[in-house]
Amino acid sequence: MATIKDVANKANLSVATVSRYLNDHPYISEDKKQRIKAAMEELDYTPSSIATQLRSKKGNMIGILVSRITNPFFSYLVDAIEKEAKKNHYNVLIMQTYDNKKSEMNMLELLKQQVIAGLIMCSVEGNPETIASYQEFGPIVLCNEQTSEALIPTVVTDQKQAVYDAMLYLADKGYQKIAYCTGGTLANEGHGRSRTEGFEQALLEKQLPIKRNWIFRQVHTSQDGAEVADKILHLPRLNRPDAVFTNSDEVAMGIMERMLQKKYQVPKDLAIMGFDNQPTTSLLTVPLTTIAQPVAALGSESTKLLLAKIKDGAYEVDQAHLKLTLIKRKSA
Amino acid sequence: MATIKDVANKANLSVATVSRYLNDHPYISEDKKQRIKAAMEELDYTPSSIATQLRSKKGNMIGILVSRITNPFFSYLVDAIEKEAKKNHYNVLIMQTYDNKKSEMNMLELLKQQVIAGLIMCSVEGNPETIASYQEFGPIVLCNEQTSEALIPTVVTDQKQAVYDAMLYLADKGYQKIAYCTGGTLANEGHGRSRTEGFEQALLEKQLPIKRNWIFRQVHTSQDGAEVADKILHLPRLNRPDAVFTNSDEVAMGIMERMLQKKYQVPKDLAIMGFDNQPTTSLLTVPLTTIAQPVAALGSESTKLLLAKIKDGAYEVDQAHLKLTLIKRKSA
DNA sequence: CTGAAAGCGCTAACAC
DNA sequence: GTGTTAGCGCTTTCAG
Repeated sequence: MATIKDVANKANLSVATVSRYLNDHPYISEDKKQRIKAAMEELDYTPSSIATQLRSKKGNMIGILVSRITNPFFSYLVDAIEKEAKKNHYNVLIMQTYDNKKSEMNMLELLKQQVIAGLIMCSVEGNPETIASYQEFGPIVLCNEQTSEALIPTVVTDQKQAVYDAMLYLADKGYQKIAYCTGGTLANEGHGRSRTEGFEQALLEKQLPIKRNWIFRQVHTSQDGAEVADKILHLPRLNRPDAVFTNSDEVAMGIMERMLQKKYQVPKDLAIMGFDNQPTTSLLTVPLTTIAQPVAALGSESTKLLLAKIKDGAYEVDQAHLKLTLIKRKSA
Repeated sequence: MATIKDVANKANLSVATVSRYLNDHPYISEDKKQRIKAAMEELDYTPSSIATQLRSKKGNMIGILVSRITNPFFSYLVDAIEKEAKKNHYNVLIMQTYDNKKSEMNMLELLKQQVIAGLIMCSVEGNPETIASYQEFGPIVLCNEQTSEALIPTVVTDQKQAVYDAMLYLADKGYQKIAYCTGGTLANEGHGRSRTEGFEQALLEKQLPIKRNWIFRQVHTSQDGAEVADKILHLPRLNRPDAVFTNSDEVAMGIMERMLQKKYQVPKDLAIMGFDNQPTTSLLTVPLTTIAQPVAALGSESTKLLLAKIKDGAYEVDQAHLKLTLIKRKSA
């Protein structure tokens, strides 16, 4: 591998001049520029970004933390972040936490070591104070996540409002007995909580019942969804919900699949609403009514915010593009 | 940020000793080990992997090149690679090519710069010779891709055999008029070509017709699939295929959706076979018969091979785990 | 405009 | 066992 020194020798100049050329320094005479350029090409020279990083403390890599990349929500997020990063000549280092604090700490250490110049956390496991303390080593942005206090810059959507609107949509369609699925325990924090607030507020305002056995907690997979369907079908006919809001398309698909399999009709016997607008939801026999998250905008805004902070600049997040949208299809 | 020098000072030792401690060098007296450890903790010291990399030429990051991470096949691949890498204390740098040669070259440059210690290419755009030439700077492994000549180590499955077996399965079920969808042009290279070979060989052996208007080229999306369905339905009834093999689940779903929508039955009116076994294919009204690729094994074997090469070791790829599987469901 | 020289934080001979 | 020292490839004063 050719080094800057080789280039300098070949061009009969000092390394300093070559370095200046590399960094677009003003005031280099045109002929020397040409000599340097020629030498570089002849030697097939590529500057070592490792050396540059050690010396100048300026890297061009950012970290992305997700819980699992195979979840389409995250892969679309990563897609958006990678695109925006690339546009600004940054590379991305990805780490999956699998809900494990240890990986998160590893990533934070990479920030401390200056391997990454900044970090976008699309998933947070650890203690907010601890995480916030790492900001000393480089900027951190929370993407679609929130800590109780404003310790870390955040890019989020208004999930409460979205669910509130979705409930009003169901109510306006005449549904009166609305069941609710959550991934959490109902009482917990995070977007689970904001969604629940939207649900509760809407039902209260519309004076619709919130019944204990229409609430399903800790449901995550399509398998869980199938079980929810079973539970609903085991309820006495008059006591059954006529619609169900789910916290994810996977769960919604699980419920729908089981209903259809048992020869019930959707939405006639049970309206189903998903969350996420995953790629295949429009391809189902009964296309799924769901809530689309502005994934691309979440990714690009987070990245823009982070890059601004890396350059000590400011960036005003564009909330207008961060709206959730109700996707009305056939299932509800 | 504390440096190795600070630690050495605090522990009243030389940087060399501290460095030895860091690298698990033998022969350091126990008491000094303790002193170093204490000093490190007190200073909250973390070694700079940038400096280590510059000096020792040994990094712990590998690159992954994919065309688009939002394609589930790739996100599952990345998942497997990331897991295996993490197990060996390697981090992953991801880049999407979006079928663009430029990004591929950028990644190759990162290898040249020693930013990454090795590269797994799950997608190749450029000229094989050019790519192969970069092996001078670090190992490269092709994952689920192949170049005409054996220029680069490769981890692949036998797609020809899989499609051959799938066609036999269809034939045994009594299907005689089999249509075929490919993403390419039929004549092109890559796995498209191997699959086509399997298709052709099976039909020849079974003496089944291969008809020009039952072959569909350049189909990629579910939208393309819907169009294929339309084309099939426009054929005179007697001239219609009774089964269709597709190159991807997306296409298969598009075909199925359109058939169902037009009140045709699957598989009665048209049997449909997908490729990839994507997450939601089992949740469709007519669950999709498809071919599952051993994604996790492809990812982990590629990674093991790459890491072995990084350490100048050898690794025998475990072909037994690289089998494609026919997933028999309802659609064919 | 250009060059000499001092490091960035760490490793690896080489001495003792 | 441990310390001294010379760099890895680059940027950046400080002098010309």
